[in-house]
Amino acid sequence: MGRRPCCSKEGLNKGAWTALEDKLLTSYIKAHGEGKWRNLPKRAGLKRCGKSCRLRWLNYLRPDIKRGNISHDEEELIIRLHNLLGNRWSLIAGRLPGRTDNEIKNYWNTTLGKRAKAQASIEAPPRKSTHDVATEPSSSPEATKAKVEVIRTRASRCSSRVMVPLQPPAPAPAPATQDVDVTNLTLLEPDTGTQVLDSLFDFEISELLKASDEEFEELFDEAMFKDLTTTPGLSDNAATDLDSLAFLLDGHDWP
DNA sequence: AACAGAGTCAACCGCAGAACT
DNA sequence: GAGTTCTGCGGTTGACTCTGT
Repeated sequence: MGRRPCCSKEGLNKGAWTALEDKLLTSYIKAHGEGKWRNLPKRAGLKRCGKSCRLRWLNYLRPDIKRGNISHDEEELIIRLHNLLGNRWSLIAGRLPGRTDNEIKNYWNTTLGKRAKAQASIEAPPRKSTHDVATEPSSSPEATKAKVEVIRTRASRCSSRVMVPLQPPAPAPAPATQDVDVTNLTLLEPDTGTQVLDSLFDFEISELLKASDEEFEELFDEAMFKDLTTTPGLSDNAATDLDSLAFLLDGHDWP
């Protein structure tokens, strides 16, 4: 079916935003609210793509944006959430008030990612966990590369739908990487997936930070359990077998 | 002072799901 | 149901700044 570009690129400004453009965008959004990004530039008198306006607003102009260095607590939380969620920056950002997904992504790529890599090269691999895949250090560079590739995801929304196995996985010696039989999956209705992941956000940041790694994972599981068991329409076994959800946190088998 | 290389981060790009017609 | 548009996502780029020589 083909796609048209989000807007005509001719005659549009690109690159860094000027103070005047910022002012125009801010005052327009204050007067008319967010949304309708496609038409916004024309109405606001901006020679910008709607997408560009949206990004500028969300990442820079929003009044609730927190400027300045990432604190130690925030850093800690980013690391932990990244361990659990992988490169799902918008979800991670959702737990850090005033921080944007772009900011967190940049911070990870420039600071934390390198640090994790450096640490991985000097440390022996820690205990195995189904949640460690994203940042698990590895002894060989090849293995490290393979792991890193695993967590790379294409841009797709994971908040609208979540796939849950109808049958619990074989109780057997569960390998860290188990194949998911696509024929054995059920789709949760929209919102359910959002609720599952967002349930973690019921906890206070301080509570999450105080927790040990194990406790943190337990809180995460608890949140998922609470959500699954209170969400109508879910099969019992999906709700009671939390291990069956582990693959959601592993880049390997993300459907 | 001048240059090179590394680091940072705002902005862009393409993709894909949701919403609309 | 099919086609189209809107919106939001993660990956990547490139301009700018910082630091070391």
